[in-house]
Amino acid sequence: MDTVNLLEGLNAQQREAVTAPEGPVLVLAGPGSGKTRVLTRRAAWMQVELAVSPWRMMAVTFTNKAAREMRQRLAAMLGENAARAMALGTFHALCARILRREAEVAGLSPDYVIFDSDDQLSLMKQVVRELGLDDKRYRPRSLLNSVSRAKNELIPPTEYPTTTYHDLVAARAYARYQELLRKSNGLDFDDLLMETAKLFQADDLVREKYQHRYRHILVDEFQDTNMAQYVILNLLAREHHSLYVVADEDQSIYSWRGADARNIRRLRQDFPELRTYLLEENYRSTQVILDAAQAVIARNRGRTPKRLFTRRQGGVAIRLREAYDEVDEARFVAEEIQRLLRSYRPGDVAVMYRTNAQSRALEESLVHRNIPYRLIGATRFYARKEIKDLLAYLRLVQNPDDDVSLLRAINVPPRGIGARTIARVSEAAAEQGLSRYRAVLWLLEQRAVKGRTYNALLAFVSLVQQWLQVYQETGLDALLESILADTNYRAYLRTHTQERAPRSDGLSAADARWENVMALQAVVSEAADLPLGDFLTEVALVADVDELSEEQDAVTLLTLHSAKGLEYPVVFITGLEEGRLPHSRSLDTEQEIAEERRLLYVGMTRAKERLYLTYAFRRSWGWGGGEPSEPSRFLDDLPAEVLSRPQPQRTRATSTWSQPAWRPSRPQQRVTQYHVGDRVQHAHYGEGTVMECELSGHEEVVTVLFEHVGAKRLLAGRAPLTVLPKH
DNA sequence: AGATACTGCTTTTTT
DNA sequence: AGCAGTATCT
Repeated sequence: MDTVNLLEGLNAQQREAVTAPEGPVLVLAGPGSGKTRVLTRRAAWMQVELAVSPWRMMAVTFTNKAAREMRQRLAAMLGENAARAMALGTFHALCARILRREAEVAGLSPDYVIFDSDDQLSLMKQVVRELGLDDKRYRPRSLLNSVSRAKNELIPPTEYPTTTYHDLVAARAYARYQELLRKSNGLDFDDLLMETAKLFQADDLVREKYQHRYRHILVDEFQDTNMAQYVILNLLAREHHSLYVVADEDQSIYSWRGADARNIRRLRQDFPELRTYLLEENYRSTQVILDAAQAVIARNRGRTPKRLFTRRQGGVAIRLREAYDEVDEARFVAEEIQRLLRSYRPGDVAVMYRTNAQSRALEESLVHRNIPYRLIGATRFYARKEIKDLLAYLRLVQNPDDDVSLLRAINVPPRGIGARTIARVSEAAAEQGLSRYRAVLWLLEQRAVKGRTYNALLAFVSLVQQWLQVYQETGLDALLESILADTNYRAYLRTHTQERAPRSDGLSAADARWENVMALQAVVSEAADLPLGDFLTEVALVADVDELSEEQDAVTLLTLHSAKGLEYPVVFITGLEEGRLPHSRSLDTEQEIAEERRLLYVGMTRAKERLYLTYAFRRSWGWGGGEPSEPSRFLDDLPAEVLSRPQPQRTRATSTWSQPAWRPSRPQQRVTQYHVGDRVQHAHYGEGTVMECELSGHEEVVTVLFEHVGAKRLLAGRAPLTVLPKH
């Protein structure tokens, strides 16, 4: 393998970036500019040209999928061995490995288990109960958010800023949460980063060891690193300054997870000799798509404008489509896909949305037309109840001190250990300072429980001990089989799964769950030679079985967040409504709205050839029925030229760029049931006054100012409204 | 004491 | 749609 090959097919900017002199390097790149490709080539180039040993390199990717792809490319260029020798993976995976190896120095047990977000939530609920907090005022979820933010900033409970009473409570919850987590011998996702950062900060020897081991570091999607990750990078790279980082500020969409685009500035400060390279040529999208995306992102303030360009002049105009509701929207998408399938493969098409809940209508519509699809994320495989149940057993075998898993597994399937008994176990655990599993053993030894309860607890404990033996003697594969057999899990699924509406695939809900179990078993047999701990770590960090199943030729449904780093010839972005995108939870600050805008930008720039944008006039929000919605403000920024929607004749003189390309559909005047000024009574909102009536399609929309809840837009035909007589 | 049936409440995004 | 809390059944 020689240099010519490594630089083959790269443009001048890319070549320059790949062949940058050793030292700190920042590559600022636009979407579709081949930044991951540059990163991969750089790794190869360093090995070939600078004679860097692959053992001395670490490459951090944003997803497992990206890591897998990078490894494949490296294997093709340098051979299997070199590709395998490099440390390559997500931050979390790399940190998990380091912590397992350095557990003792880090003050952890090497048997630790990783707590996923479900486990975190159970634990925090426990904390809220224990501290006697009102779970309405102190929502476990929002407490977890605070904890996560603190951990990402490397702030321990004792240093948690307590300016308000609420913060004080959060600090106490954080402290207790952390205490319980460590007692369970668990680490949550944020701990993986925090503990690694702390380890490198505290222990010079370990830090030097890894500085030497990972002498050259490469990082993809650097704009989405958080403080903890930055500290880790900084500590590792500060000795040799061989840090190669690829970023695009405009694609920073994870600030809610602690990601801080200011890390780019920090990098400049901490490594003054940093060299910066730009990648401005877009190889992915047509001019039309790029123009539209640029118009949307240009509205964000304080960004460094980029000069992105593409040689793919022109292109198919973007379709903007208003649908009546989400069902109509899904129908449009499916019908359009059906038409496109004459010239595209199903795998060429992706449908994106802001929230996972939006996938349902789309799925139904695709199933109805027999269009194959695969769903990314949504109900994550490892988050399904049946899978979590079984993983809880596995985790208990690995680490009996895992209280969350114990609470989950102890009475599933029901084996006569009810709330009362569990309360006694918890009590004993607290009194004796034991984990719950050990408290059960203690209760049994002391004969503190009798009769049926004693037998039930004894039976449970013997099961776990038996399984431990099975695992030690025969391994992972047999362990899962024993668990399934001994718990009679299939029978449990049959009796405890309630059938809902008939499914399109004809399976009963119980059968579908059993299929998931079989899928888990397949995963286990593939990993049968892994130690249980490694298997559980992998499972916790991979998180989606779709990642494991091989790519099939199917339409992809995914959130805008998970679309990052991907590309498709045809992209649909659905649900472009106020409250959806931008999401109603992200309307408070300009920064939040800016991030929502970047999210749309990321979605749009995934498209190579065709882009569809859709919004619904009305969308049901969970189960609350349909409420009218307004088209997203971001649509206002689309220049008329890029849209295919029939436009009113424009005169040459008017600048179409600054004008909204599109106007909300104004209903023509017809008869309305309600009138401005009417006093009305609503079943839930109480009394109010009608402020506005409009007809749209066949529906009448009234805006009512309610005395207690403020203004609401309602569908007159569906809302429980009555007109009150005028006084 | 445990299991089950019913009712009301809440949903962003992910390693 | 799923979960916690409550009421009722075994």
